[in-house]
Amino acid sequence: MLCIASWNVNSVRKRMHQVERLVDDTGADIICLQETKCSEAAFPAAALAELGYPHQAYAGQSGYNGVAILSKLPLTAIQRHHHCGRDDARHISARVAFGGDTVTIHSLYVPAGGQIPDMELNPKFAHKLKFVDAVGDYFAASHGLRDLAVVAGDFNIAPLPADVWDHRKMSRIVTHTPIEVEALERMKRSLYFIDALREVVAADDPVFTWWSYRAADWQAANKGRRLDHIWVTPALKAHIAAVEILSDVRHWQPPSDHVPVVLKLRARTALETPAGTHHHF
DNA sequence: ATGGTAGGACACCTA
Repeated sequence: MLCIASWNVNSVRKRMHQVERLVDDTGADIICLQETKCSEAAFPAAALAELGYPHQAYAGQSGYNGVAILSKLPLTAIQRHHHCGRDDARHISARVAFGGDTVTIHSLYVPAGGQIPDMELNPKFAHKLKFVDAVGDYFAASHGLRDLAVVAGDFNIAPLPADVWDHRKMSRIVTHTPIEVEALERMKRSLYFIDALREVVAADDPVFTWWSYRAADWQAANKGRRLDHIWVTPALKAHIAAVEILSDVRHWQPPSDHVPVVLKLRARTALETPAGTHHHF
């Protein structure tokens, strides 16, 4: 079994105790982080290695953004990706061994997009939509349709009506507007990705991964959104063993406003060969 | 229609 957790920590340095608790609770083989909010020099690499993750890929900038992949298993082909001509630390990938093959893990942090859902009035919103299209183009160009790949992260878009607390109200709010949902759908079609959580939770069952800091009582109000996702390529669909949103983590003090999503992939057996590979005896 | 909170770096931006 390969266990992959993804979490927008909102500052990795502020959240080290909670990362340790996540490790204790899940024993994840791989942890994808977003919004680490520190430069590479300030990244707590030694402390995370001490927690059992000596293999690390991370990109950061002081104060904003920042993504990482922490692994118990060796990482190869570490790549930092830039989109839309910016050097924001929003996308990093690495490969890890998986049942005689390798799976590419992507940790992705999509721009939030500001407050106003209008491309003309709000450059942040325009950038968000361009970024999502650029990531889709990148996936289509860099992977084959039979590749094993996992894309985990804060996509900052809640695509389904049941991914927000009120579909009608939220349709005019950035993260759930039709134009963002369409952009995310295009990104998803780039490699015919599978939304892992919705493989195990019905499409009309409300589930959230984010609750605003600004609510007096986030749990009582429960005005959440599902902004964090783990997608897998079709070749991995049959290997999904479990997918879980760790909602309790929102109580861990001091909390991130996001909670982790965890995917367990059943190991490929020796009998399985990559689809399309023909053996001649 | 507005303001509510958090994190980081440096007076104000990001989410």
